Amino acid sequence: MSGPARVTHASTRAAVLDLVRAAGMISRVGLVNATGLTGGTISTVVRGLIDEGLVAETGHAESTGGKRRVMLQLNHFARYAVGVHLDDARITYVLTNLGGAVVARISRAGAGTDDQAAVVARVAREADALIDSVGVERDRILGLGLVAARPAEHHEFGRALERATGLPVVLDHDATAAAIGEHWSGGVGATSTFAALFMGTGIGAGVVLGGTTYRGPSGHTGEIGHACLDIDGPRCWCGARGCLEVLAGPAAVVEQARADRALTRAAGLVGGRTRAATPVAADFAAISRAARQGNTRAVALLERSARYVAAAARTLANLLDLEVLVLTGPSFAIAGSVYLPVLRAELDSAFIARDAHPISVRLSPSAASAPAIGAAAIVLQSELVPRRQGLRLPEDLAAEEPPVFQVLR
Amino acid sequence: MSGPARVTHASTRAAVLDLVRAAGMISRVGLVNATGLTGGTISTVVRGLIDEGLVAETGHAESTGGKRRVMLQLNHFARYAVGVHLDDARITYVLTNLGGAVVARISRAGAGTDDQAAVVARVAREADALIDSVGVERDRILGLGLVAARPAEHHEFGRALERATGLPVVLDHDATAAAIGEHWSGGVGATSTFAALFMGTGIGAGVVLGGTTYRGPSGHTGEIGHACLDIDGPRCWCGARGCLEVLAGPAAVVEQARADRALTRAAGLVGGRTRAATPVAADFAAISRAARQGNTRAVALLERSARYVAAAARTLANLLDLEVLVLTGPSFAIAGSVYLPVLRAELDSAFIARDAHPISVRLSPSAASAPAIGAAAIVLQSELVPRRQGLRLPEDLAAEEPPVFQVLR
DNA sequence: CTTTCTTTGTTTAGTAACTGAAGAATCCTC
DNA sequence: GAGGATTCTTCAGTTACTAAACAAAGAAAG
Repeated sequence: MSGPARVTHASTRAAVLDLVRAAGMISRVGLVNATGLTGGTISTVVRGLIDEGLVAETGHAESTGGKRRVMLQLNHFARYAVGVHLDDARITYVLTNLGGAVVARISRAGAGTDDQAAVVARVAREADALIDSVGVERDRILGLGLVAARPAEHHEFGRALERATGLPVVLDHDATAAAIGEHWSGGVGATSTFAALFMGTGIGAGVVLGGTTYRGPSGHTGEIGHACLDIDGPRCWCGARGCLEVLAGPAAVVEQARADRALTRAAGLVGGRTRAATPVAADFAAISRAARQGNTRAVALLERSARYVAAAARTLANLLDLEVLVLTGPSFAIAGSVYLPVLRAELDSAFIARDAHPISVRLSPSAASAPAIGAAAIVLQSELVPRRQGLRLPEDLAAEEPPVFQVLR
Repeated sequence: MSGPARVTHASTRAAVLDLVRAAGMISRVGLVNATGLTGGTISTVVRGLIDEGLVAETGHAESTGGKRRVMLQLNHFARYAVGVHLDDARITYVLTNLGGAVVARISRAGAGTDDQAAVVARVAREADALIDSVGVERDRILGLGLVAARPAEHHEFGRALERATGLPVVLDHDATAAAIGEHWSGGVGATSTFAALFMGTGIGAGVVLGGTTYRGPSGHTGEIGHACLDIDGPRCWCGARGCLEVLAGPAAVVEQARADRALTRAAGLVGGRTRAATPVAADFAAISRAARQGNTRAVALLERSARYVAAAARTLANLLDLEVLVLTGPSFAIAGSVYLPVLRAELDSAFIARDAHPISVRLSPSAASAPAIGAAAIVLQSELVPRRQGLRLPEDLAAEEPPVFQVLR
């Protein structure tokens, strides 16, 4: 029963494919070393992947004294995935290849209509347009990932979209998607523990622990927007006091800015006066612009927000022993340069595990479209890595069991 | 390649054994339902466990219309484990059976000597005394678990103890151990997501996600003592401001109490005047005693602390989507009745996922010895559940790979 | 009491996914 | 071009499962 070590990954094929993706280029021997499997196994698995067209032999390494290693690479254009990010303000679409690289991207203003059928039709139409724009055959598209702040509310939407597009649809949280996107596109290591701090209109965090995304029992993981930073602070809609979101979220920053006459005029804030669909996002962008142009009041406002975000980030890092923290999402895409140094300073000076390992804080290179890219990455994962079917939850085993019993004679 | 669903647990044998333990009593059919394995597999696995003496048939269930189910139970007294908790103030020893139930327990004042060899000899002697007190055969003891606040510092100590006792020794963090102890002794479900909030002299948290303990890349998980609750608060030794520990930890409570003349006299605080080995623990106990006896100043002090702890607990619960929060450790053993209602109120009113699932907050029934019990539970786990050997970390695969290559012709 | 049905548990043959070891292919060095 | 080094493939054997037939034990109906 104690046979040789088995790979505990979902499946060997998926593990190998994932290693090829993560490494960029690797030989069979490299895979043997990385997986602990034998050469024979790698040989057959790789042949299967090559037969499917997912992997290709792309060259030779230099000899290390014997036969040269044949290098393998992901066949990036063998499959594609669509990622859609439904935000209050915007709908972002990306088409990525197997490697998670963006092949096409469009972004449209958020849905004005509340009519779900109309929105489904629109999203399906725009996704089709995206696919057609690069002329990819339909059967090479693995599916469509749809992410939003509250994915649970979009279950029916997803089903309708599945029918409308003919593609399998997977739903997820936007912050989680952003984290997966960062993970997939290779900025962080394959087995690393990190969080993607996501700032859109609200603040959330996607969490990846040891290479595995953690979603929690009800998918409500990473609600860092409701981390407490002042037990006597202002009340939040969640019922508590002093939540990060209320103290320092984009909405709070915009509110504070609007209270400042001079800043309102200088930055040209629109909210409150016009009836724009998303005053907060627009005004936050305006404040960031003003800050970049040297408006000291705007800078002070953002730096105050950054101090709170940094404190919450430190709390998160200390709780989860993080190795990497990536700032991503629309608001960091705009104002990340203000936030980044403040967070770095906080974590460099006060991360509890800093003697054991450093924590790297960085800005996502594609913060604005990270959730959409992540949505596509989730499709790649869910289609290529067969979902791991663990033990069924024994919820209440006692209930399944007849309770009366007698002792055996 | 896409064969039927495999159990992703470390091993099937361990999964089945764990289910038998968690369920208390279960039939083979119950195991089939819980694991998703077929009857045939369960049949052979269970036979193996019975042959090893780990599991026994203990009776029959009532018929559900056919043959009655034969009920299985863990053979609790087949194996034992020793758990040792090294605290600043005390050393606690427990001997538990397979089910994690405490068979014997002793507690001694903390080590006065700094001479490591002497402490090793003493711990080995006291552990031996514990084992002898119940007359368990040596070969039925799986090992010794040693837990402390900073386990990394005890590596050599552990090795020496291994030689001195002849038992395999495993080291771990005390808060993590407390969480595993709660998990193993069955208070929380087998696949639940929970944290054990541990308060000794400091404050920490052990984290179990979906039934798996999470330790983090460097074992520094759950440092909730350094959660920020006031960005302009007092400075902490960790480099930050407004850490929970500084604002509301036992040391902070004691310090505040000592500043209060009346309370110092009423509670009979010893610290500062005598040269007791652990003034904080003793004085915290004295304050708790005063609070129980109705001293309003003591109550106010503890309730103020509880408000901070509650805010940090809410942050933790929101970040990890917790289902259960257990209060444990020496300080909660003494003052848990003051803290519990405050934490309950906070999480009932302001836990973000409360509409999706409730969060249960409770006091550990054995808060004082929870770390030691957990230490023993870690031994049970590590010996019975073969450590899962996952993919080797590809650290830097590129380094293993010769970098030069040519495109295949 | 006998027959029939239901449910539980065991046995057996077959299969997927590995390992280990032998062998083939390729490259370097002398 | 012989010999060693290294990479990759092939193949028989092992393990941990499944599926399906079977056996055993009780319930319900006559």
